[in-house]
Amino acid sequence: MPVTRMSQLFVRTLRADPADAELPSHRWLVRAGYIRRVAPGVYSWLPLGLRVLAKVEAIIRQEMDAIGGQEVRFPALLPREPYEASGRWTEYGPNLFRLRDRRGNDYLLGPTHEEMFTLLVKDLYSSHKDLPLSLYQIQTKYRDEARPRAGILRGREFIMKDSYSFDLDDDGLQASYERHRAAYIRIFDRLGFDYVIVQAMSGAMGGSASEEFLALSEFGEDTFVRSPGGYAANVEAVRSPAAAPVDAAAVPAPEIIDTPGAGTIDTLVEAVNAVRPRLGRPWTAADTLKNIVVVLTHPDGRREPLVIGLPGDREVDLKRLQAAVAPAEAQPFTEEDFAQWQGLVKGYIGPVRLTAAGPQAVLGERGEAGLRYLTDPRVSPGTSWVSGANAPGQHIVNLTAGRDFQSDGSLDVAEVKDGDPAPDGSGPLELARGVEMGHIFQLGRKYAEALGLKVLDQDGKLRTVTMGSYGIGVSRAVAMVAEATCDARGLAWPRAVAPFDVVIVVAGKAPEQMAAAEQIAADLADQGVDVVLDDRAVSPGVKFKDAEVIGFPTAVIVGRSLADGVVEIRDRTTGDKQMAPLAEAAARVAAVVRVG
RNA sequence: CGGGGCGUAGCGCAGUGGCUAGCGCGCCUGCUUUGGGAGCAGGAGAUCGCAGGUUCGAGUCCUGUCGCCCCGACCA
Repeated sequence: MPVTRMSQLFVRTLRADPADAELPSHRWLVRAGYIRRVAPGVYSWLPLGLRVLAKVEAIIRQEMDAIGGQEVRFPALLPREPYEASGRWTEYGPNLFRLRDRRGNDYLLGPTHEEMFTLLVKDLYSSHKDLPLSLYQIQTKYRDEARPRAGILRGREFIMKDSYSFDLDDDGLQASYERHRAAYIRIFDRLGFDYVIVQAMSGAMGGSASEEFLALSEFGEDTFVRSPGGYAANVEAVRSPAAAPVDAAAVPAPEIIDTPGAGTIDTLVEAVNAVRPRLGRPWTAADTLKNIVVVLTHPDGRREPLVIGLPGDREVDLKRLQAAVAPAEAQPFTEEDFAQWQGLVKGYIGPVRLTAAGPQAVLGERGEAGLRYLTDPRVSPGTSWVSGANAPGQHIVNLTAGRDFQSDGSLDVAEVKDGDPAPDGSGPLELARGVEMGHIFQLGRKYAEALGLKVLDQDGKLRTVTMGSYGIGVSRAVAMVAEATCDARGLAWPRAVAPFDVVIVVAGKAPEQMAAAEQIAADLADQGVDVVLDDRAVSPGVKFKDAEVIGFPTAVIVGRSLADGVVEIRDRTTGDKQMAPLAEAAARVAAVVRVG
């Protein structure tokens, strides 16, 4: 292994923070000469950065190979047809980079490759004897994010490891999924992440079971919850428990009360406590049934108003709503929309209107407005509410779900609050943030069906293959390792992914210092250690600063102590310093590198 | 898409009230210096984002336009 000379290395460290960098990891990766921005969310990898990337990739490859994965590589430039067949040409919307060739044919830059893997296996395999199969690639992906940010943490071009499992039946898929899950645990452990595995929504990917590996970070874009008993889920995937039903017979008949000017939950609570005080305890926002209208835009362009009923002390969580209705998109109901739907009395919307004959449905597919009406799981049969009367200035009390009104189904999109009970009874939930490092899905047969991937089973019958899909953000992992380990002086790589193991700093200009440094570097290189020799003719301060900014795990300083026959060995992360006789220096460093 | 900010040398910035475009870092040359981002001297490097307009004169004022960053929305 050759010794890399700092005087030859293509790197320039910057003294000032780049103006456009916000996150520490982004600042240091740019300042230390690992990456350069080319366009928003598009970065070049310099020699130092590429070395880290290669080490992360190597760890991933080892673990994927260890579970029987076989590496392939697809092009990033892909034809439209497979994505048309799976529906994602449309579903991905503006996030897809689209382009045309000279003949006017549509192409795209691959955002993920389920279709291509499915078609490849379909091309070559046709028997159950060929399964199970796991294929993976480490490849550049493209997504035209509305807002890339934080350097390589969230780019429009990024590197991802994606793998896909192919099995004949559900048990096989489950086994493949578990193997990947175990491999991911080993990968993220080796990368040194503090992470949490959470239940997730499968979202636009389709499929059922899925889990995310979130690296804990205050800058995280994903909010998740966890309980003392071990429950952990992305907020989008949290299922709210149903409220305990009460005996409907014990609840008095619904009754209209006058609540002029009480068009909001706060004013309503005040009004109902004034008009109809309750025995025992006062009415609170949690006793009210708030009805929110949104407009769904379906992939085919169809617009559909939807009314969501939820307890008045909770807001609709837009992320949860978006995840629940995907691939449709949800927007707030506007004044123009209200003008169009005369049946909805803003501020007084409720599921029914009370008539002499009893409650008469307004919302719901059987109601007079004809709008779909979905309710929060807490609005379960037998629960009783204060809700709008669909008339200005009037509300209804004792309105009981199942007895006085019906919904068209359940929609669990209310905000999750700190301290809410975990759905599995494992205690109160705590909210925290993380960055999605990996995501594993049991896709099932969505893509195999759409693209016709079938094999003959033992009985000679065609069976649709079932698939799993597993991703790791490789370039994002580089950013997150940097983020988790950097300090006020610069990057501080864990040994597993550092661009070099050791830097040898020649602190003085005495020829014997350079000679000794050359010797140590050569000894280390012979033992397979990645070593940089800082042979530059600059002042020692510059070399010390650069070594810290770049983040070499170990530095050997050959300076004036050489006169006493010793050199200094420093650990970047712990700050430990020790002196070593020149003759033992290489052996000591090599031992540290191997242990680390 | 909504809100805020910014485009002047490779990087970070200044440019007051309109007249000859500046500073620091980095880079080049020479001499000195060498254990914590050295000193002195000399140098290279800028169509002031772009296009119009006002004016005797525009980096600076006006109009338009393009781009970038941050927050939110959005997003496996």
